[in-house]
Amino acid sequence: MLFACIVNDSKKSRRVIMEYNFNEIEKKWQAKWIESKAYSVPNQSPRPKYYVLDMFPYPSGAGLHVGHPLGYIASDIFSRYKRLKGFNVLHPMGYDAFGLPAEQYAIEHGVHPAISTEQNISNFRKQLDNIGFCFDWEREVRTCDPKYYKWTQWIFMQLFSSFFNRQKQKAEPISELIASFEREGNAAHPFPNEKFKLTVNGQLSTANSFGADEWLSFDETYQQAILMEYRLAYCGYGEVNWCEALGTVLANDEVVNGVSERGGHPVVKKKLRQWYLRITEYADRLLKGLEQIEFSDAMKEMQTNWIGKSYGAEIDFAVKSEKGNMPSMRVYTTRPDTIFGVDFMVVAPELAWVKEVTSAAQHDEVEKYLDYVNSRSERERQAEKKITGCFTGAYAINPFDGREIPIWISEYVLAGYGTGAIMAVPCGDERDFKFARYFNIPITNIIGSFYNGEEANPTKDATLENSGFINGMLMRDAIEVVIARLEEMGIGKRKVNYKMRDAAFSRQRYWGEPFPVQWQQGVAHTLPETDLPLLLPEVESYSPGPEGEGPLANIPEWVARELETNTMPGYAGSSWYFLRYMDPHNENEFCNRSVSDYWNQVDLYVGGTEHAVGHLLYSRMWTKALHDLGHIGFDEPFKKLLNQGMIQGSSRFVYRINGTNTFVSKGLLDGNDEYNGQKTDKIHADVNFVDGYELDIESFRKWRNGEYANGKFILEEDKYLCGSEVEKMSKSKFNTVNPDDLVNRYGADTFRMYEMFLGPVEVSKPWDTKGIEGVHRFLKKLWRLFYDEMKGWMVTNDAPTPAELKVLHKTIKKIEDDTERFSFNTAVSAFMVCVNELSELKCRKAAILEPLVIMLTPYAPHISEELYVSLGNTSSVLDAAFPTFNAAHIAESTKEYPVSINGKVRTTMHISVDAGQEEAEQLALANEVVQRWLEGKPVKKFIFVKGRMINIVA
RNA sequence: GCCCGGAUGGCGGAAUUGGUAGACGCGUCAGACUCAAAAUCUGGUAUCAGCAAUGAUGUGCAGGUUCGAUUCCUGUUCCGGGCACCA
Repeated sequence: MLFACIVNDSKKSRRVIMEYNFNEIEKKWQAKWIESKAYSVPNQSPRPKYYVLDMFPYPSGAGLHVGHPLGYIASDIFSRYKRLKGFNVLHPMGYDAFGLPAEQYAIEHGVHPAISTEQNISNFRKQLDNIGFCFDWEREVRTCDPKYYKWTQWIFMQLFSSFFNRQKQKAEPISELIASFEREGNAAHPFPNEKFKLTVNGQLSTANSFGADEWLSFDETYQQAILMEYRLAYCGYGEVNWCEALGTVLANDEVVNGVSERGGHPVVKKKLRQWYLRITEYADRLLKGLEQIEFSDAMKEMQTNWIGKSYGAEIDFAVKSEKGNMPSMRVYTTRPDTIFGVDFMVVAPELAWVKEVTSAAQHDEVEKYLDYVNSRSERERQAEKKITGCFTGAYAINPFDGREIPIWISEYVLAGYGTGAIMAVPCGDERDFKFARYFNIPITNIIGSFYNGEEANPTKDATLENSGFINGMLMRDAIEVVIARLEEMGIGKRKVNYKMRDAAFSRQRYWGEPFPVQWQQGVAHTLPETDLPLLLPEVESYSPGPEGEGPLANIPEWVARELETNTMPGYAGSSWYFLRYMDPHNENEFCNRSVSDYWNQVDLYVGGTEHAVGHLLYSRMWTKALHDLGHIGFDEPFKKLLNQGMIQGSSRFVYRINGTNTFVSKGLLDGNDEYNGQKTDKIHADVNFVDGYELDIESFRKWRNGEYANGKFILEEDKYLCGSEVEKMSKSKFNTVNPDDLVNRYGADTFRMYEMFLGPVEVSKPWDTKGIEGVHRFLKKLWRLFYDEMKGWMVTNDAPTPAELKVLHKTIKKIEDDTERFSFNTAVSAFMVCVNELSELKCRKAAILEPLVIMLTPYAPHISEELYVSLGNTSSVLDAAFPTFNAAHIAESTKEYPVSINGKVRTTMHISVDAGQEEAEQLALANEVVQRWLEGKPVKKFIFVKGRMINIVA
């Protein structure tokens, strides 16, 4: 084999090529890749499939900073690696393009969201292309594209037209439910919401079951209202998180600490007509599914906590009120074993029956308390957790010992969870304990010495005392006994509860998918499929419509057609996009079944942890529903999830003396950032003109239209040194580093490898540009290994020596292992070691270099292509096979000896020795130590490394 | 408050199953090349003592298990993340 000489005649370009001209190389190969459609992926292949997916970005106006590509680079490396391993790899990219920022921008600047989104996307694309990703761009999806959201609307219609069959634990067409109602009423399928009561003759009844005859007697409108109670996507009135500033409702996961996740605006509870997804029906399957998928433990725990499954019982207590006969009150508890320790009851203030049981004497106080609760915002409730409450004057009766238990109301009990009422056991529950202490309610001790009178003890291991028929029993055993007795008495039953609520699915905004829903006399009907997509209409203004409705309510034609004026939330499009990538141009189906059967689950999903309880739960639910309805063949979307850490910004500060234009170097300030007793302002300086900590004063003067042009600088050692802090990377903090600049300066390959070299992908860390030189030097060194400045390309066809083979095969093994376990930083190190060793050996043999170049391809694809061609290959390195390592070259011979320690034989010792030249030495050493053991001579210390003994100390 | 995760040189980090702690890179020091600088190359670089060979100490802190612990166990401090009245 010979190497192709691409050295040009002109001296200039000869120099350029000699010096690893990454700019030229990268442009050249990127153009070739496009021309040859190198990354186009077929939907059929004799090769096994592998699906690598990135969480697609929201195309914001700010563009990419160095934090964004971290996950993309990791997934790109893994995709290329899998390709080289012989897989047909699907690695697509697209845009999550519906959302609030584009709409806010439209409100402020009057630019149509479609236009600003389009601009942002083309900017993103340019930035992504610079880095040399192997995305199959023919499969690009955009959630705001009508060709895409046609199918988001279609899936919505599937959810609308199905219900969750609890007996079979799966979604089924609503027609099955109707057939069942016509046959036997709702006996087999009770209302998902247990609190739902039928309305008979215009009166709310106490019944929540109906027979076939009744069903048939209901008019169409009422039948539809009942069906709505079952649909997987349904419309109803409910308390929602309303954000006035954003003019829309938010899902629970979009509210953080009582304010909106986006923008931090206040959020209040409001009763509104809303669309929901009945995700609660999937709670159990979402929980069970976690067992078969590879998410990090932290991620699984977050989802588990969010679902919040708990096992317990509902117990009915008779109520004694001065008003006479009262229906019993129902509480939910996970600890029925503590029933003899109940000293008071607490009811959520919102419950209507509170007023009914309140005694005359307590009436005013209760009213006062209810007013107080109403005046407290969600945020206040969360911020200051005061102990508050009020006695109602009524009592509940303990069914086992007849004790009268005072009924209180307090805001610490939530109306929305369980029955909205609890039995309080102060000796066992911290909140109940504090409440009892605060209001001087006597505390019954049922756990003997486990309770110290100072704090509650939630143990299950105590032996019960003062507990009637369960006296002397272990608490954890008593749980079942009590439930059995309650069921026997017909006043209680086993009950599982979930913290998770149904997901709010509508937004009063413009820039989202319109619902394919038309209202007729208050009944929602989906549009015929042939009318899809229901296009988002043009509007004149993006401001909200009347009565908390969205901008679509301002369009007369829209309203006249009685079309739904809400739009879908951001997570609608992202809940299924991984399916569309498989079959992105299909105009007849959301995704052809045989295609989705081929690609199946996403094998590796890469993205941040911030979507733990939002996107990742929703897309899991959609997948399960689509699977139940027979549209796809798997019910978990993502087999393995890799969470990349955040890259933080390392901000730089300059210090200006108050009221002056004088800047003082950081080292001259005291601990309070004061200079000779004068206070200073701490001002962000753009990190791009700070070298380490040293400010480039000239650039700083020119910054911000010369705002600081006349600044004076008090220097230390002729330098102005900045202060620093790690903060979130953001434009406003002037700590963003643009990948484009780095790619221009060092090349995409250096940039890619450096991002990986920073540390484990999963870990968050501040960005530091300094180290990039080291990786760049490595690539230059690699280049020089092939290219001698004086003699040109220097690759021979000589046979490699054992030492060279050992370097190669050691590296293959290491890179393969590291890549498989996503340890990209150590893999990059291994490349560096390999090239150092080969340089030392002056190894320029094609037999060694060629596999090295192929191995390098996932990490640095451009230089790999260039070198591969220079090695005389006509095909692309992208089509090569990842080298396999030859164990023989790095194998060791092993001998087995019995080893005794302290006089007794403890184990057999595998003593391995290098196949290399030190063999005799190693063996001698091994023999010596074993001999000593056998002779009983003391050896102070012997040292093994991976089963190989390397030293003894006599 | 509860639940996870982490703590290793001046810095980022490595040590995959309990086996020479500090790979690799940055920074830094010295040297080579150069009139000089840059670039490049070579060597040193955990700490303390010593000219050196070498010795002692060393993975947040205190203990434990083990022939041997960054790794396992118990306690503790600090940092990061998640959840937060879910009965």
